[in-house]
Amino acid sequence: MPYNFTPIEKKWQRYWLEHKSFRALDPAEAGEMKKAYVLDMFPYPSGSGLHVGHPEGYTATDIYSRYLRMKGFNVLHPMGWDAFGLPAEQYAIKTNTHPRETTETNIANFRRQIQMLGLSYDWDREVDTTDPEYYRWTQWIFLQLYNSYFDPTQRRAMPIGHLVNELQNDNYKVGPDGSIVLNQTQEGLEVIAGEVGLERRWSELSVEEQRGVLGGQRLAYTDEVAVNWCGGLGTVLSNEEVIDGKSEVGGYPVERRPMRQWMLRITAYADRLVEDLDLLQWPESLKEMQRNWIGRSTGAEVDFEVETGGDRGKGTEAQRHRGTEGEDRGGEEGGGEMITVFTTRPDTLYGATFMVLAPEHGLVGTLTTEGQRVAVEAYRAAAAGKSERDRMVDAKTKSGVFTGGYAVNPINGEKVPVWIADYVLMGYGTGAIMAVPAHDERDFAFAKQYGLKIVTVVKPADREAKEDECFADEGVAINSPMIEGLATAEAKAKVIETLEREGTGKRRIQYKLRDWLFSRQRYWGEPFPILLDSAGNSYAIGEEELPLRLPEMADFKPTGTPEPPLSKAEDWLKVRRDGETFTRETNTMPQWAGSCWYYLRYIDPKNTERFVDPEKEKYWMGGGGVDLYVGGVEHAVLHLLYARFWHKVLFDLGHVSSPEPFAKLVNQGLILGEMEYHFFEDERGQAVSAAEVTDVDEENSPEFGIRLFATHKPTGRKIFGKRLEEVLVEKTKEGFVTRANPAIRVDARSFKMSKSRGNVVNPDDIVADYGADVLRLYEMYMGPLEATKPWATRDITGMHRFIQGVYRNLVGDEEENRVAKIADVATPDALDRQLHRAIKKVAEDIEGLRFNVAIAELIKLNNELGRLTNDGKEIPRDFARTFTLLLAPFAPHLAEELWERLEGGGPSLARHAWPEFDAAKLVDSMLELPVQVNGKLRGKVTVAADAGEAEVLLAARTAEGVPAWIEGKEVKKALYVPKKLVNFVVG
RNA sequence: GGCCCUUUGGCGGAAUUGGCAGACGCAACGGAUUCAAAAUCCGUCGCCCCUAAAGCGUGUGGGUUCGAGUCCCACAAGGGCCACCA
Repeated sequence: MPYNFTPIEKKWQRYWLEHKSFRALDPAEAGEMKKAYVLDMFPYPSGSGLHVGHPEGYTATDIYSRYLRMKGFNVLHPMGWDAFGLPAEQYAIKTNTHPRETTETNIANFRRQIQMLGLSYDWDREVDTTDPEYYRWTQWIFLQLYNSYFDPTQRRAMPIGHLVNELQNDNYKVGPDGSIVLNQTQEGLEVIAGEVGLERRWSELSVEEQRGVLGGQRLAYTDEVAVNWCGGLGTVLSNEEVIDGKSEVGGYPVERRPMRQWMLRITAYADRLVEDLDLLQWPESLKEMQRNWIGRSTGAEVDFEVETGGDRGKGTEAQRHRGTEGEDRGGEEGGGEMITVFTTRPDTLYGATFMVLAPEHGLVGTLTTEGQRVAVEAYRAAAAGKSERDRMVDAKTKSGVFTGGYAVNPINGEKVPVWIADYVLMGYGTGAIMAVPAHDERDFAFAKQYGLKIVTVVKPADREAKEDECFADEGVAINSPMIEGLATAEAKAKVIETLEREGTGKRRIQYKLRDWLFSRQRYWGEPFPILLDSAGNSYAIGEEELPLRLPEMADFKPTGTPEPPLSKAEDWLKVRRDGETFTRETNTMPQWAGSCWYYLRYIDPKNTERFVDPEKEKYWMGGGGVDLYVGGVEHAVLHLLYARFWHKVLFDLGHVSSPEPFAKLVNQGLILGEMEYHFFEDERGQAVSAAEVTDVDEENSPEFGIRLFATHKPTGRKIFGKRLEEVLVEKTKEGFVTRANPAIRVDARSFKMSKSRGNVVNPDDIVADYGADVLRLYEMYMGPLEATKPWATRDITGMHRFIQGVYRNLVGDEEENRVAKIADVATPDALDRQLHRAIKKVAEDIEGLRFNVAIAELIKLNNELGRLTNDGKEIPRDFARTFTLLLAPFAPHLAEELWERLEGGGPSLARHAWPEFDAAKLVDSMLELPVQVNGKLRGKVTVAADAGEAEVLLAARTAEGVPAWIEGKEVKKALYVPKKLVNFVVG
């Protein structure tokens, strides 16, 4: 091996750190330099260290950053640690060490591993979410949310103080349930929340009530919500952390129970979060995932009047109304109760033959008749005891109970039975539906189960409706007097219009997105900067009191009850203020909190006055936010949605300058484990020799007989800690077989890397064997950045040979006592043209993040160098210099070493200008064009690049191989695509 | 079940965006060097075929076009996300 990479890589890593080679300049120092903010998703520093998936994204952004620096950009490329979180706490509990200790150890290991890869981070900007100087500002941002409300008329966050002023000025009043409603004397304003009726003035409220009202309007508020309580972890989890009724971490069962929790009002931003996706250069698939997650659907709210047995005037008008409609009925006395439903298909209203309420729905008690009470109560009790998982166990089986009550369909005055069933969710829409069995699969299944009436009111546009089918698509309305024959879209519009006119319904937009459950019953998280009085009202602590530090506790284990561990920190817990005793909020924030804004702290990480300096923020977030953000798809919805939400709140409050945080985002693809080969003994019962098989996988015994398992061994190196015999696999007509024994069939597949499968590759091992440059090149050469691709240790050889070859060609081979001959000679013309094309192509490929093709181009150049070396020729110095600069972003250690030798010392090439290509050298004077006959390649013709069409066609007719195909035939058409090809169409 | 994506040699993947399919790397095969090996170098390498010509060839079937890996329609296989969201 001519190139001894380990000491040289270490040398340059030390050099870069000492010289702060990658320091980003603050706007004041940057002058006219253009800025570029290139960001990685910062890692959770787990105990198992870096995974080969990390270097993939990190190398991509590193190449991009290094390239931009050479292009003269002021590049911000930082790294930090998302270090709060459950695994650290779990580990701490298990080993009885403080999570701070394990976190510090893990961070040190991650930092070592990342620095070993030669990544060009500005280490002066490192952030750690568990550092009080960091989470001080996480708490500060929480206070911004806490002290704001969402104003739907302006569609933005406003300081809560503004709302207090409005209320004191009687611009709004407060409804009986604490919601804020428009003061009816003011026209043109909309309701903020809730219903009209029995409003009171702000001044009529007690202080307690005033606090309650404000609490209900804040962007951060508390609520009694049915949460996912996980006894195994001793905490509640967000819906996203529950998978199939079990905790994502640990797989413990999860049950629903009501608890007081902190919520963030992300639903208020649903529309903006959908709309502003259009501003972003993100993968379309990812935008689609966010849209689906937010789940915006348009439809209508429809009021069904309840019939409680006695005839109370069928078809009477709505007694209550909502919104700005029907102001003349505002004072009327309430008579019958209303069941309000949400539907996306108001055009099917004539087909609503029954109604279904969620078991938890508030009107169930009112509706239930004496005869049904026992059955209804039993069903409700059973539903309440069921976990979310049990409810979903079999979505096809529907269960439910008739309440005995009826309601009136407002469009035709028909009386329909009201049922309760757990397929209707309290948390979506109004918790009640109008069931249209003919046009909804679930309602259809339910109607079949309980023998309920089915009325078809939509038929397919291109055929007649069939008996007993459920047709859920759009079509044409039938059996619907008011909208007969209308297409679904028009029918919807007409029904909504009618409902609105009659005050029995209105247009409504509904979202799947729920408010964000923001509290956790854990120790290792940010404490809330909140005090609670004896009545449970919350108060923000002053900004000057931040950070509110986590108390030092010897015992931070879960209490085993929903009460969080912090409730055991007695000295910390109680606070006396103004003669009153307050209790600190003992919940902590979820792990998402720190990662929601870390990209802003990198901009100004040491600032003790503000979370980020406004001037610096404006500079680095200019142009729509972070210029390039690279990370895995696993964060497609949660992290990216939460961060966008916080950013928008900060934007509304004037703390940041761009409406979106990440202008351009790319997902790196998953790296799968090494290809596994599964060997099958065939029907003839031939034995599989021990040389080919190392391990018998008895669990998977397929129809062929014994299934055997082995791993392809590339070159005798150890894989997965085992030494494996070589198995050569060939493709035959029968499929894949082993070469040694063709009777053995082979199935090749690769799987996700996992500890349990034992196929995890540790970057430390690869760096030790081949060096960081080779690992970087290999990961980039595997395939397109976004693609999922299998790891193949065997293939690393190619990059190893490339790096070694470059060194041999430009420095020499000490072992063979051979020194490369670099001389001030002119580069041969053909090679020079190739070089200039490469300068252009490599630059374009880096900008397009097509690193695999850029590397192929570099390999080609090196192959040319190898040819010169092998022929004993001199290497032109200019070529060597340019080549080294092109190589620098990809293999920075080797490039620095080469540069130092070529230049005889001098500064690092990290900020040396990227080479310019000479446009004149990109075009050839002569072109070799393909000549096709009827679209098939038949020959080639060489012409001058500026030759005219007639000249080219004439030459093409006589080009070798062509005449045989056109002689004696009529040339119907002769096509010349300039500088591309010639095509003759013959009859 | 819904939405989205992918499919090119033995393998990873290229293809200037509708214009010479298979760049570059790995593996394999033949040779040189070597006492031998490693390393290195030269050559072959989609299928069919003794070879050549011809033919066939980008998951399958159809279409648009002078020309399709690329665009359109249908289907199949694999993967991802969501999943009783009215």
